[in-house]
Amino acid sequence: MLRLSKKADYALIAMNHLARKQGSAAASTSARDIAERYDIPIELMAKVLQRLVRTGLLVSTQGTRGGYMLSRPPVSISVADVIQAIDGPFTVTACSTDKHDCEQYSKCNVRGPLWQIRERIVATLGTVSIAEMAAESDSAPAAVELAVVRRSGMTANAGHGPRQG
Amino acid sequence: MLRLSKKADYALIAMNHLARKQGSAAASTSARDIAERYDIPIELMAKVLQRLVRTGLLVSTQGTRGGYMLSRPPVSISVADVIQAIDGPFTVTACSTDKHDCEQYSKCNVRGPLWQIRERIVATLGTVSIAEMAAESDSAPAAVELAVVRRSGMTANAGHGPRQG
DNA sequence: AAAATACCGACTAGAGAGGTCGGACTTGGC
DNA sequence: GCCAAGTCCGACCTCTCTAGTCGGTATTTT
Repeated sequence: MLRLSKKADYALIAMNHLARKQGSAAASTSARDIAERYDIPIELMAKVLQRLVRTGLLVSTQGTRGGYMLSRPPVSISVADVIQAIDGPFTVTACSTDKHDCEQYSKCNVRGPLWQIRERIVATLGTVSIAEMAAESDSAPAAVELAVVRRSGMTANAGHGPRQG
Repeated sequence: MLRLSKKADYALIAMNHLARKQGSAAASTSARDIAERYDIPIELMAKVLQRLVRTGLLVSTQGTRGGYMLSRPPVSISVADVIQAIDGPFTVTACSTDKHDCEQYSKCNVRGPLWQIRERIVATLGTVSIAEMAAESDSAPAAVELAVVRRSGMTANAGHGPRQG
């Protein structure tokens, strides 16, 4: 269903939060602060933040009054960066990452087209920066939903609920 | 990791296969034929095809020498149609489908922006038809991969392997 | 030294995906 | 009319992966 993991969600929330704090006096925020503000388990939030440090998106300060802050200006960090830091590289199909992950490699007839689609999705996520996210969520949090709902028409009748899961 | 399920993969493979058969003398193909050609478990392939029938993308003929064929011309069936028929509606985040799936609904600061991203992805998948897929996979199966590999650079250094899983 | 924080790995529970089985219904041939 | 082949359908099992937890260590401030 093309869903991203909850850890990636948390990562985006944290990055968004830190992006807004950026530039203020106390730019460094502790894992506990963020976790409590958004009702996220502290340990899990910490784990996510640590991974973001390891991938270079955040820098951390240890010890009392330590915390996390962005390593780069938010305009230079894309949504794709954050998601891939947590969930690993995008793999639309099983054979997206490596060459021979699936048995059907030689017989598969959709590999090429799906690669193109994957690239378009990556490009989409790559063009949205954390700064844009922070700005959008700050200014117009509710208007966005209403704007996109009326675009949800599909080509065929797949919209009334395949009823699975 | 934003991956689509294997059933959706199989569905695309089958649709692609049927799209090429379209117009030939024996347009109807049995589940076993497709399954054996692509090394997919027969029962699973049948299950996927049946679901495609239920959602109206395929029509089936019962009995001996029965099988499946497209219900519409392949140009009018999008990749999004096929995926949603199998995996249900796209849900980039937990709160993509309904309003209050997640606890953090009121506090979430990334909901609006993620909705926009979701819509872009859906639009991307909606613009690619099965006919295009069939044409691409037929003409240039290998050239596509090489073209996209050199675009895989990230903004930060997240490319050397977050090493998770 | 004590408190607060980041850091790290291992572990568990639950959900969901992938895959399998058995049976009912339909069609074609004898 | 009967049997074989094939589709159709729902229930079931199994295994992976995700979300979340726990314990311990290192580092800095007070």
